Formats: sequence, C-alpha cells, structure tokens
Amino acid sequence: MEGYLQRFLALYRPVITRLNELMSTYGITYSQWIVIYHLKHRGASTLVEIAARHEVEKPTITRRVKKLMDLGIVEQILGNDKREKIIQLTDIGENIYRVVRKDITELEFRIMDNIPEHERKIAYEIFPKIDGNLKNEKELH
Amino acid sequence: MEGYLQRFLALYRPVITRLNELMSTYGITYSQWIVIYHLKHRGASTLVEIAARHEVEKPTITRRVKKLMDLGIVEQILGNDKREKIIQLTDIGENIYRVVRKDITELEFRIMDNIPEHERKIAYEIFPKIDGNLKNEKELH
DNA sequence: TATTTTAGTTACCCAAGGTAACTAAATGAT
DNA sequence: ATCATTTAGTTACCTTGGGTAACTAAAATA
Repeated sequence: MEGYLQRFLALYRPVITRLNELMSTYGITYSQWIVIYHLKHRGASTLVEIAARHEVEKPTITRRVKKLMDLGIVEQILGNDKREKIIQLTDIGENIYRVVRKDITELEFRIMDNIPEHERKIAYEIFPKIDGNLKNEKELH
Repeated sequence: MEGYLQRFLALYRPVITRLNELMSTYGITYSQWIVIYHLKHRGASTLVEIAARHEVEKPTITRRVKKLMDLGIVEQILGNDKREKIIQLTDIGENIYRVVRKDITELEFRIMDNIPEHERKIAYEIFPKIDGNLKNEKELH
C-alpha cells in the first residue's frame, strides 16, 4: 500500500481550508475550534489540560485561548491553585458551539455522502491505529 | 459518522512531523519532497505544471524549486518557450528519491502493520472521494 | 503591430506552531 | 519553617508553509 500517507496528506489542505472558511463566519479558525470542542466535552479546563490532551505546546494554547477570550467565547473561572487558569465556555461560546457543530456535521454528511457506512467506519477507525503505531515507533527510538 | 474530519485532522501533525523528521536527514522537507516525487513520476516539468497538479500557487513552487536547486537536487533545462522554467531531477536528486522513497515505504509499512490489507485499501480509496466531493460542493457555490 | 495572455518572481502578509527563558505559585525535602 | 524543585502560564523569537498583488518578460492573438 505505497502512497497512503501521500494521499492522506494531500487531502489536508482542502479540508482545513474548507473548515476555516466555514468557521470564518463566526470569527474563529479550526485550531480555535479545537479548544471550544474540548471545553464543551470535557468541561472547564486548565490550559495545561488542553495542551496535553491535544499534544501541542502550552504557548499554542495560550494564544488560542487569548483569542477566544477576546471574542467572548470563553471566560476564566477561579480555582484554588492560583497558578492555574481555568477556562470555560460562555453563553456566547455555547451558542457558537451549537451552530458550528451543526455546520460541520452537515459538511461531513455532504462530503461522505457517496461512501458506504461500513467503509466510513473502517477509515474512521484506522486513524487512531496509525496514531498509536506512530507513537510506538517513537518510543522504540 | 460525526467526527471523521476531527480524527483525520488530528493525525496530520504527527504524520507530517514524522515525515519531516525522516526527510531532515537529506536536508529536505515534505513539501519539497512533493516536487521531487512529481519530477520522478511525470518527468521534467514547468513550475506551472507542478503548481497546477498539486493545487498550490506559483510562488509556493518557486520557493520549493529554489531550495531544491540550491541543494543540487533539481536543475533547469532549456526549452523553446523562454518564459518557461523546465526543471528535472539531477543525479543527486534521483538518488535522494530512491533512499527517501525507501524510507517512506518502510515507515508506511510499520505504521500500517496491524491494519488488514482490505481495510487499508478502503481507507486509501476514500481520500480521493472526499476530495472530489469537496470540489463538487465548491462548484455548487 | 498592438493587445492580451502566460510563466515566473518579488514583496508583503497571515496562520500555526515550536523552543527557550522567564515569573509566580505550589510542593517537597531537610 | 525554610530552601529547593516543580508546575502553570506567558513572552519573545524563530521556523514552516502558503496566499495575494503587482510586476517583468516572453509568447500568442487579433
């Protein structure tokens, strides 16, 4: 199966471009959406928790969160540990989640339209396997 | 199948990082590899041909090719149309193609190891379908 | 021959992320 | 209790990678 990665990578730009286009309506980008999605599904979180979960560095999350706070999509809540910055979705953020989630789901539906359900499932489940294999081989080295 | 795109996108960074790591041995990045790959499979080409094929803008290809010329991986040949810059792989370029191709194939083999052949095939064939669907819906708009 | 199109380059801009060095707060060890 | 270490977050700086607009030179077309 030579060329799997090539095909995989070739699809990245069209997809991310389309998604960013979709999100630009709401003043956000896909990378910021990741944070919104995280907060919706995991609840209020610290920046370190978000960074760890999505395997990016802390400064990356600082930047994303700063933008989202400017937009009024997330807000800080206070905890005991004064080092931590705990953030959660605002009401505006909850609304944006809903409409964007709907848009993404509809987009997914359209672009997977002609792909049988069992094939989607297989492709869907391959991604974490490859991710796992990549991590394993990093450990071996 | 909510979340297909999310999984797809989450895998991008690990994969591209691993590939760039692999290619750094030879002083190139994945985006430059695309050009090498193109020249190997399509033969000597103009910048416009490469740009069109991979759906990127001309300045992007100008930059990639410039870097590859500096590295002695590609060279310019002369054609009738003096506007065009026709480039091809040098001997060095051919060698780099071989070793990198081998490395990529081995990497692919390792990270697809525990995935049955028929599943790989399905996932492999889904990518161009999604790409096509994305392009269709862009046309509709 | 004059106009338009095409190939490529240049300059400028943006998104996205990483690393290193730092501050402030919390933990742990003596 | 105090001193050293770890942890959370920020800041500054750098790198990749690509897009847009404006431009030059050459070719095609009217």
